[in-house]
Amino acid sequence: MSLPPIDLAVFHENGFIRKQCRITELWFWTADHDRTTCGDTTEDEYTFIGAPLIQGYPMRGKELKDAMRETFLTFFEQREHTRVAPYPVLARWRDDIHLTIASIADFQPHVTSGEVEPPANPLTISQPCIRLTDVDAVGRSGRHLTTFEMMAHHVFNRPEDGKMFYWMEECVRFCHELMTEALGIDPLEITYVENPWCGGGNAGAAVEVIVGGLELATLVFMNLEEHPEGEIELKGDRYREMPLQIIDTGYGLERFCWAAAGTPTIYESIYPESTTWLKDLASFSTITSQWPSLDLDALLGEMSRLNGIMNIEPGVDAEELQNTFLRRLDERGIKVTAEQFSAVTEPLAKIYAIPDHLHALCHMLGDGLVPSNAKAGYLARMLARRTLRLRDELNLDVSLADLARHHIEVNLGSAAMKQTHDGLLGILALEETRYGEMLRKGGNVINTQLKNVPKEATSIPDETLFNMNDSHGLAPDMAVNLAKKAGWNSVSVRTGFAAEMAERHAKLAKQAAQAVEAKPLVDGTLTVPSTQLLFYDDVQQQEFDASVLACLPLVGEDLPEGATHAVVMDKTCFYPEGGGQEGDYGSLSTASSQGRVIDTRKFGDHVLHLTDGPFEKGDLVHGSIDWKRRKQLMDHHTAVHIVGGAARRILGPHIYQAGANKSVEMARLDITHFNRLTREDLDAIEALANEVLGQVQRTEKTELDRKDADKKYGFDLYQGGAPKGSSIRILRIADHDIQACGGTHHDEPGQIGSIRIVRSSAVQDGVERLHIVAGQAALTYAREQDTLLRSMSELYGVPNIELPKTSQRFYNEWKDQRKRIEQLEAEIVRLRTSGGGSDSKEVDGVRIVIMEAHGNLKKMTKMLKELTLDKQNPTLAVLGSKEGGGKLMIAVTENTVAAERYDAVVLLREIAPHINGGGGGRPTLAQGGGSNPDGLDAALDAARAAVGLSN
RNA sequence: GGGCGUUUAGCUCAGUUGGAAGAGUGCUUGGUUUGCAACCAAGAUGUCGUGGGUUCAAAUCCCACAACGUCCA
Repeated sequence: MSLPPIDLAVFHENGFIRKQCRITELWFWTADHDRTTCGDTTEDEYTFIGAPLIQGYPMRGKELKDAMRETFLTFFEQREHTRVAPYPVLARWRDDIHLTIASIADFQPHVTSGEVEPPANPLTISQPCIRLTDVDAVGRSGRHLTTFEMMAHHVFNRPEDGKMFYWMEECVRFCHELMTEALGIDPLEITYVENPWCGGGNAGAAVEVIVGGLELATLVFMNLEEHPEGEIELKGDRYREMPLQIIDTGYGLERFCWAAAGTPTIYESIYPESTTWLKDLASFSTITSQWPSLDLDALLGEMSRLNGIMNIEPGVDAEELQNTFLRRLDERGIKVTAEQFSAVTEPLAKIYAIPDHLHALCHMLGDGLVPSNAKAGYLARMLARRTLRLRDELNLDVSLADLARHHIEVNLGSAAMKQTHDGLLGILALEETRYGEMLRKGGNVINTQLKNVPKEATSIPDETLFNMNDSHGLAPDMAVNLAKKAGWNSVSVRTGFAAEMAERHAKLAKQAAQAVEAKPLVDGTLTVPSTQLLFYDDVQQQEFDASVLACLPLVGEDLPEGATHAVVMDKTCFYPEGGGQEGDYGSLSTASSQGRVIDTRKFGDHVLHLTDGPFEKGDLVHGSIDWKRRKQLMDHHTAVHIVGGAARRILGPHIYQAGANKSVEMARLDITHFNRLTREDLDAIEALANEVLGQVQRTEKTELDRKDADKKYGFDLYQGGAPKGSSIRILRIADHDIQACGGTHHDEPGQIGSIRIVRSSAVQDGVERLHIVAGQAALTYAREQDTLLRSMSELYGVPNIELPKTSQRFYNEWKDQRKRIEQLEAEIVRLRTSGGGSDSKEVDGVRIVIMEAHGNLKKMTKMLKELTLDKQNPTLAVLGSKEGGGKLMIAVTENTVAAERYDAVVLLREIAPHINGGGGGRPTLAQGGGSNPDGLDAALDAARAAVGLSN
């Protein structure tokens, strides 16, 4: 069974009839009875360009967006919806996506799964969203944006509980009223297209609202979930109804603005000041003034109309696309040459893309994101770099920070941001510096990579281009530009290369997507009641009595040494590993037996005590935790929170926890920051953290409903990761740090004693790892450092304070002496071989030196250099050493009679067997070694014999 | 989270099947000319990122770690 037709009274009342589109074959409702297409097809052109369909909005830009948004939200407020403030664009409450891609994303997964109540019901919202999938099309298509606001009205119905607010009929009626009454759109321009929606395991009927050829809104009625035995089939999958029935709508704010403005592209509607400013900076008027007869607005308008119906896929060949455009523009009476077309549209596309990219960038950084080369931070860097490239291609003489400053002034106004303006601009300045550095290095990269490519080549090998893009950040067209500057004058990017590269990246991504699921510790599922957690009531409790509900043999792979069984009890004060805090150790005992608890883990709602032996179901046990260990873990865990708060206060609002680990020896806290931390930074954080220890008497622990927690504290609560349940534990250390955290914490921070930040290291760009010791571990650390220093100072025989100076002196002396030794060794060789001593004989004009030396091959090399460098004195030198199993080196003076007569390699091969060895080299220099140093004399004798010398 | 790249003189970088550590620039000194400069000659500067391994022999091959960079999800 598929979905039934959507047949609503609101359609009939307004004179709409149901028809099937002759192109897409989708069913749609229209008031225009002659209409044969659904409105969103290759034949439905935009009708609003130059002829706005929404009246009464003469303003542009931010003012227009503000007015349109207000109209929408007020409309729904007046119809019993509660206005909800927008969520951040960084989806910190989710672990599956980085960015908020739709208004419904605000409520996934906790609200849409039914676990948590929505903040209001029904509600209306205008949610800033960022989608980077179409980033290539932004500016070029006339309508694509990476950042937009999705206006919405959402309803979460629960018919089984008698909570049914409204469904299709009312929803479509609201929409129709908004369109026709509030915004004055002619009903003849509206089509409602039936097009079922599915994604992420859910599905439902959906209506696309097309106005003037542009999809303005989508109304989704999400009431199905994927299930193998479901009755309803959609696009190959089976679905069944679910208890929660959600209305998910999305109205594109910017598209409404466009329909109200009727500008040639969407960008002039929403970023008019920016496009004007950038056109001016890019001297765009000097381009157009070349052809005074060219009607720019007509051209752009036609292009937009064409863009709307020509589905431009990413990676489509630019030249082919241009030809299609020219042909179709010609059909419409717009005469433009290929040269004019690209001269006008190429810079314009860049000018349009810049404010869009800046908007996304300011939103992301404003939410506290730190640019990086990984994770969400990479998205910000990518946008920053794209913007910089666009700027450079347009030859704009303006910094990225200035672009952003202008954008904030004009398009964001006084909108609240988590990051400070100075912080944001500072980060962008840093990004620009890094981009410049990358470009500067690009020149060298080109020369290295193209070493084997002839200068007259017309293309660069694919592999090289891929490599330069992936490893060095040089996009193909940048690489080609640099290559041209470096002397490869005729290279160009081959047609279709960009598409191939995208395909290749997609393939790699697919391979990487295969996630590895951890194996469970025990087989099957536990049906016994969930474990009562005593440690939340009293973190100081060390002992308890409980009864064993189950005892299972351990089967997983990642098990601690000696653990054999998992014991489940009705209650426990053992803390299971979680939130970066390691599990508790300790013991369990009954009247007759005792077992060690080697680790504690979480398994659903149960706590597994990993023991070194079995217990019987029904046993009454006495549990006792290793308190010293627990106390240390608590010291570290609470310290991590305090240090995190201190770092935020010292470094700025962008500091966010990116991960943490607390063991007995030390704790690690990963924080997001745009620079490497100096020791001064660490000292300041450490000082503040210790100050907090003294100032805050008690920590405050509360348990709040998720909905209330979000409202009260915002999303910075979820530093430790997105929580699963509806009830949230909150640890509050005065106003210093407030976080959702399930770990065990001190009631009095003072119990920690002291906190030391040992050092910082880089986890990845944009994430710094702080190594922290607290409490007893801090003392242990101090003692270890002290011991280390003492042993050093005893070794040198100087006080601690002198150590750096002394080791510097030793290092310098070592270097000096090494150099001196080399000089002396050379001197020895000179002395031994000069003046025709017994080590040196002459045979037919060639000096023959055969002697035993000392030292390794490197030292003998120096000697040989002395001996054979002088062309005036042709020499054959054979040196042998007994070091390391015996070494032999032979050299002859190059380009002399000696080299003609003797081959070092041949001679070496002849004599090397005496020391059981081998070797090789060049005819003028050979070296080898063996394993029989005692044969050295025999080897040297053999050499003498070979050249005709004998004793 | 995954992939890739880089690390050699103060700086920018070469370094071929493993076999004598290099260039350009900068630095020092001398010469020529002296308005900066330019030119000529000589010279100094190296833990070849760190730690292991293979080998007679490692900047070079293998492994681990670190730092830096980059692409993608």
